[in-house]
Amino acid sequence: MGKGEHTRTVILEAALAQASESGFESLTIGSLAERTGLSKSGLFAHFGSREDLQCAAIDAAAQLFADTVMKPAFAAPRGVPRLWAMFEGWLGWTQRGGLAHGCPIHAASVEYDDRPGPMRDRLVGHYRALQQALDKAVRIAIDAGHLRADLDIEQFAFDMFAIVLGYYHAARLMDDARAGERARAAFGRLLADFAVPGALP
Amino acid sequence: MGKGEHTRTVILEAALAQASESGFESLTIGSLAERTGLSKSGLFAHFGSREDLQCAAIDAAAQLFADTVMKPAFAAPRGVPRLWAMFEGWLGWTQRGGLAHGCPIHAASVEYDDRPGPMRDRLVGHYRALQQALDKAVRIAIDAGHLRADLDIEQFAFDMFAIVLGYYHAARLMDDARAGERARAAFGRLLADFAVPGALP
DNA sequence: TTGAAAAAAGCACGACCGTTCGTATTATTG
DNA sequence: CAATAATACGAACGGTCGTGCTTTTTTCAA
Repeated sequence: MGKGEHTRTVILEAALAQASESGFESLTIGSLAERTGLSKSGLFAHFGSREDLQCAAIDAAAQLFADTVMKPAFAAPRGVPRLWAMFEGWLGWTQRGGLAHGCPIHAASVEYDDRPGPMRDRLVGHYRALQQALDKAVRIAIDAGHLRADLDIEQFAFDMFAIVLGYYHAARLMDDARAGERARAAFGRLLADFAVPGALP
Repeated sequence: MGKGEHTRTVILEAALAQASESGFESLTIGSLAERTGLSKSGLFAHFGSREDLQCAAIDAAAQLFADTVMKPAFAAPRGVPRLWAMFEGWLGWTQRGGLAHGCPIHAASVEYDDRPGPMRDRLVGHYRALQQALDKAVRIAIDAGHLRADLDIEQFAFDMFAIVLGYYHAARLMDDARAGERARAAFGRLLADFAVPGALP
């Protein structure tokens, strides 16, 4: 890895840490330069513009999520255990991924949900990819006989995703120590409602 | 209403419109001055600081939510119908409240979930008030015999809130036309799981 | 070791930020 | 109408923003 490439990685790591704290709109050239010890112009030279930096940062966040949550989950046994692995990995994945604060992708999804542009487009793309991976895991759980064949996969994904969002809200803004417990109960109810009776212990 | 009070209301209306679009961190003195036709200094004089303006705006948002969603819902028949009224009123309440875009309170809850200060404190307070109103409505539904007496009220509130968050995500970022349908299905499943059999048609 | 290429720094720019101050305009009251 | 208070304005302040340019330093290969 050349020096420039290494520096770029360092910058993106700092950008992820900051986005985890305060979102992507807080990613300014000046603050990032200070964080990394670079000069403004030196840092700026690695990206054509601030927007390019933000885009690179959100791509890095999506990659980190995939590596931290999805990849390990697909190593779990197929079916419902894998869905649980995904869910558990999802809750508080930022800690495991080395980010001290919130989920930067979630922050971005609120910041850009009404602001057309490359950031929004990228974000939607990453979510669609996540959706597909989730769909796949659910389909496998159906094929494995764990979940009912008449399950509406999109509805299941909606419900599961909603629980994670509820967890973020409760755990972070409301400082609810029982957020994880609540989220697991909700996901358990979701699975129970669509489980094939007797298929799992 | 004196002139100053009227102007202050106009400013806060503009602030809410802007926060609905781009969050509370986008509330700058300059942009708001342009939006209202006031000068920067003229606008600034109505609030001691930008932070005070933001706080006043989020209080106004909470008030608008209460007037638009909670108050009408408490006019609905007690029990599950009232819970449905709350839920329906909640989805897309910003339109009914005169805000063209997203829920400003939701935007704020992501912007300030990791930033201590008066904004976060106020936000948490408003959510606690909402939580209490919701708890009350659920308790009434239990007393009315619509929902099971062993229902965990906090868990119910978590689940219901999560569904709304899932709706926001699907409807706004993902432009999912079926978001409302999905949310209603999820809430219907929540109610069905805790309904007293035969208590409702 | 030297020389080309890459990387980082230095500096300057116009724009906008929140805020302050003094002044002018407008409302309200006696 | 006059006096006074409320309201709004214009200009300016020190800072930070993103972004160009030029120069210096570092890296890496011949």
